[in-house]
Amino acid sequence: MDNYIKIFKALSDMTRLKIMWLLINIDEKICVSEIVDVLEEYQYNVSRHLRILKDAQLIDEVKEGKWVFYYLSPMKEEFGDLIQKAICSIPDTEMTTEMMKCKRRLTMRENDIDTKEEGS
Amino acid sequence: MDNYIKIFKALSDMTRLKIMWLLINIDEKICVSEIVDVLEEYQYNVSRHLRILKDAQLIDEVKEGKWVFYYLSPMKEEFGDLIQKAICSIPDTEMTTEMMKCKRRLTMRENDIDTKEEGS
DNA sequence: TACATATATGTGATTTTGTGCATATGTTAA
DNA sequence: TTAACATATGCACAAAATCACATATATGTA
Repeated sequence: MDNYIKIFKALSDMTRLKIMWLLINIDEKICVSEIVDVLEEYQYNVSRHLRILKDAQLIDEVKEGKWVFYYLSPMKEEFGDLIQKAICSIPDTEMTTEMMKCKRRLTMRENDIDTKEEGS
Repeated sequence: MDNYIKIFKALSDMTRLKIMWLLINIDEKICVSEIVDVLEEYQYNVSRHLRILKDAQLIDEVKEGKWVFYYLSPMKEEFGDLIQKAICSIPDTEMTTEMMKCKRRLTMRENDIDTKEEGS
């Protein structure tokens, strides 16, 4: 029962739920600094929230150079699968700003040196 | 977004998750004192937990004489529906004791005067 | 009426959680 | 090596959650 509690607890915070929503909806791995930019939250807080999601086995991480990318854990049990579907059913209207920022940030990956002076 | 957070928060407590699991699995309304007996938790705590679940719109109540029965709220949105399914997918093995006690307690409803001296 | 049963709530103590700040660790580039 | 960037974490504090105790409210019954 503790595992299920841990999952619900992990999802009962705005920042963490937003991270999960993004991961589910963009279907792509994303690194800490990108989440920081999208959610406009301090880096150290994002880091901590990511750890909580990982401890609940909702996400995994992979290190690439100086970046750490986070992605959805493949769900083995039906429970996690249904929880993911539930998060996915949260309408975009709740996340328009974040989704916009996220898309813009992800396209900046390839040519991030060229567009650095673009500003906000 | 706050509603979703509220739901996850409501479910991130052992007693409350157990109450929800029971309500989903017995498919029947149940009153406070019955939950107290099944979960072996103080009445005042059960009362409070039920209020939190109700504030999250997961359950509703109906008064019948001196009893207050609680039952699953009919889910209007897909989100709530998937959350219910997720809770339903939590295996019985996590709840064997509670389920046994619950079944016994519910059969005692009809003939509860006759069997009162049966004890535990 | 008085009493027993069922449920809810105010209050204070304890625990847990989220956050800000500073700083540590690790990686890349000059 | 030094500097810059990316991420993680120790510590202190404030806010929130949980719980135990006492008590209040409401209903039914003798």
